[in-house]
Amino acid sequence: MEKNQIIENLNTIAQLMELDGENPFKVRAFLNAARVLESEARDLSTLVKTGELSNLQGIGKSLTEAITEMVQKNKSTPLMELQKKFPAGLVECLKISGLGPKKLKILYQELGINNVGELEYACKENRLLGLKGFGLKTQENVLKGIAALKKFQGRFHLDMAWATANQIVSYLKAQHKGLQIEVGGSLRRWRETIGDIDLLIASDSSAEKIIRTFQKIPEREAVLAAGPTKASIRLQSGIQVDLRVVRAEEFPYALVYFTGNKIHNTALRARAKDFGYKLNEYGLFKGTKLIPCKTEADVYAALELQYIPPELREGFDEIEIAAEHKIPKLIEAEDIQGVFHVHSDWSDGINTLQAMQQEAMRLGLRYMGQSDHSQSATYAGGLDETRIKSQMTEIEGLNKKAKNFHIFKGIESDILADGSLDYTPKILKQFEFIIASVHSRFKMTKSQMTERILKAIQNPYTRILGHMTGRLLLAREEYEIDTEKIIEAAAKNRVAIEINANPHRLDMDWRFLKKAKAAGVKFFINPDAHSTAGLSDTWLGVHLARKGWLSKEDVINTGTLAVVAKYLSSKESL
DNA sequence: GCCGTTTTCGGCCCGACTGTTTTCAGTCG
Repeated sequence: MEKNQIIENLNTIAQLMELDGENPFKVRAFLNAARVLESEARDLSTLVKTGELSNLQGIGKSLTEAITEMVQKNKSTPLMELQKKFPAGLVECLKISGLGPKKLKILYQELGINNVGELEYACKENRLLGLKGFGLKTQENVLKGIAALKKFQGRFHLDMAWATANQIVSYLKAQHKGLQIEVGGSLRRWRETIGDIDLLIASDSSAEKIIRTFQKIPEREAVLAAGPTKASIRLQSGIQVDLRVVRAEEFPYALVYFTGNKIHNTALRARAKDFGYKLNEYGLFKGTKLIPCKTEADVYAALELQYIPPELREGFDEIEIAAEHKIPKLIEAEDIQGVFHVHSDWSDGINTLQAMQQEAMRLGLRYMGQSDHSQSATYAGGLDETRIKSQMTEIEGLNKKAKNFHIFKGIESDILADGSLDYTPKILKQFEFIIASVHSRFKMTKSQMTERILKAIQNPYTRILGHMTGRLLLAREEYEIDTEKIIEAAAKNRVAIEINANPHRLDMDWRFLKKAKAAGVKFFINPDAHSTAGLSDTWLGVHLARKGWLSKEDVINTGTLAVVAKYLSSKESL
């Protein structure tokens, strides 16, 4: 069984256990194990064989057994046992907002509800009303939840979520002068997709007023909840926005509380407890005495921790490393000096080369690596030999005219099914850099796809591996690859790995960056721009790089023009 | 189910809001 399937099974087991009324801590153990596997780059079957699986934090005897069975026997006894107890469609019902395992179990047992469709029908027949703990409101909310589930798959791209959040922040600030407001949650952690937007506001006296304003935002579709300090709305776009108001002195603690993921926060509270403190959104307390903190950094410092940037608060090992004060200085937006992976109207971009150049200069960049599609990408207007020559001539002309800006001549070459690049060596040689990417034949087996990419990495002309997993967020699954082998090969062959900053890709996955860095891999943060506007996606990529613990030194396009030129030419002699 | 310098049992984070309740359970974050 492949890793993705195993992770999915662990999550399903956890959900079914909840329905079954299992010990919540046992449920958490399964969810935690799924998360651990998600961020483990090493090959699972190897981990099973060597017995290293049980060394992973959070994976003990039972989970080792369960995972081993899935790896070796391609089945899961605990999952099958649970599936006997509940119909398959019931798990889907747990996605309905406002409906949890307890209520759902009652619906299953009392009304024989098997799936979302039957539940919707039962609501419309008013059959929920007679049940203990259910009333008219609950029934209406379930119906609304079903409608929302159908309409919106419930996740949103990072760029859209930030644009929406900024819009709401501006609106609230316009209505309430001098408002202290911050975005929290997964958005502040720059997760690649977002479920909802969390906003945190400091106010000592106008909480209710602010919440009233919030409920009246023009884009709202529905007010889901509203109390004196907390409210939720859903916008017409389908995205949910949660607002929380705290007193000014509580703000730093609340910001910590509403930024870290569950695991990070749990660990932080546990650490507070070790120090004899209690930590919640209102403060850090010793008994009833507040430990005064003005900033988030003060809160971490009070727990003898180095400040942990929001991007890192995912509940991996950041707290242990912060305790040793060994969190590196992360890359920042202004470190970027130029961008690679840029398309123009020579292939499937919408703007001219010159327009792309002008926009890059306007953004304060010093260089740009032009890489239109290669000839196999006929759907994208890939370049044949003649057009390559013409484009190079145009680039040389632009370079002559522009002061302090340089365009590198490159190509995004398709990695063909057999792993070869898309041109003869004679042509490949003419480029200053080559990004090798997979754009077709996604459904190969894991070993075939891995071999294909390994061969491309070993090609002496490849300098950058483009969008490594091929995923399109919320649209297309990644293809199966052996991440560890590819990382090793990239390090060995001095091929940089791209952090594709296009909000639909954000690929390679940030979870593996730290591992790749440790293996000696270097990176490019590339916009994969198909328009002048797309160039600005680069800065999304910077946050993803930060999530992967990368520093300026790890990213090639933080270097000066001279440094990058040298980097690109240094492999020519191979 | 996991974990352990309070170690093999007994913890495992904590509070707001809703809707159903007559004092609280369920859900969510």
